[in-house]
Amino acid sequence: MNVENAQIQMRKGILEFCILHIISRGEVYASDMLEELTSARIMVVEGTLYPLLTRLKNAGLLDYKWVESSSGPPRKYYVLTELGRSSLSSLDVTWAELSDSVHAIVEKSQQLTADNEPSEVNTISDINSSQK
Amino acid sequence: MNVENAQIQMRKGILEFCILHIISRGEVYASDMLEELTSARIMVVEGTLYPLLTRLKNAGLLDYKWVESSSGPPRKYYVLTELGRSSLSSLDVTWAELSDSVHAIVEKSQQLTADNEPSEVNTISDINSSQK
DNA sequence: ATCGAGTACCTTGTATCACAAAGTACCTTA
DNA sequence: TAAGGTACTTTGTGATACAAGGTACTCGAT
Repeated sequence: MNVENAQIQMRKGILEFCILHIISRGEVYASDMLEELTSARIMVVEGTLYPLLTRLKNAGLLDYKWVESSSGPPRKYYVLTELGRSSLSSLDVTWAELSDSVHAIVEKSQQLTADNEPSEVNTISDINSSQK
Repeated sequence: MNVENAQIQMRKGILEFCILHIISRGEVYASDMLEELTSARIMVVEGTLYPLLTRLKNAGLLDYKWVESSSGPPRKYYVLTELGRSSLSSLDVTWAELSDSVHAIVEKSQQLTADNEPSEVNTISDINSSQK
């Protein structure tokens, strides 16, 4: 496991939230979402997005309609269902809480490393300390 | 896929980041981490934490030593390696960027729903609109 | 008309991972 | 020495991100 892998992991699960938000603004199709997510540096590829949209559709959070394009094959334009809107509201709360929690954990670490020498912080009480 | 499932997904990948931060503050063992994460409302269970610690150890980000406990079996106290510290620094940046990106997406949606009637936002240009 | 390029959506196979549940092992107390 | 608590481990399952390849539609050039 390297840093890159961890970065990929970190993005997981937030994708769904972001996609719901983008769709909440109005009808969009997959390439619109890819463009917005990419420009927001939240990378996602076709092989991830399409199955995710299908899952959200099957879960009743999304609906779509086919729209003929003037330059290419027809597109699936997605919209949120009522269930999708209420789910997104819940996820807004979840994201706010999660973001706060992580922020608190990061802050706490940075305070400690700024205030103290490692020797004090790293002390543990019961050292009978048998090396592995 | 329900909201609860999505909330679980959202936490994934951030766990590793939080665990590295907690360990960065000094030597801790698994129960310490469980307690801190739980009190920060970032739920995680043994079956998730222990394999994750093993993965991070195998990746060279962590090291541990056995410490005898005065009341129970010995404990594995973890510390970050140098590689772990530099990885955590990278992840700090990743988290800051990701957090900002998501914030921007959420903000944009909230501005739109506050400023406009849905009719304007939801308009699409090329409607030959054949229903699915 | 046919070919190539561009666009859009879909599918398959692989590797990873969170989790539940059950297991192992150590220590203390009665 | 049995029971209960603590700590770490393992196994099996289901979900999922992704790479890679595939299908199908349109338009413009030859």
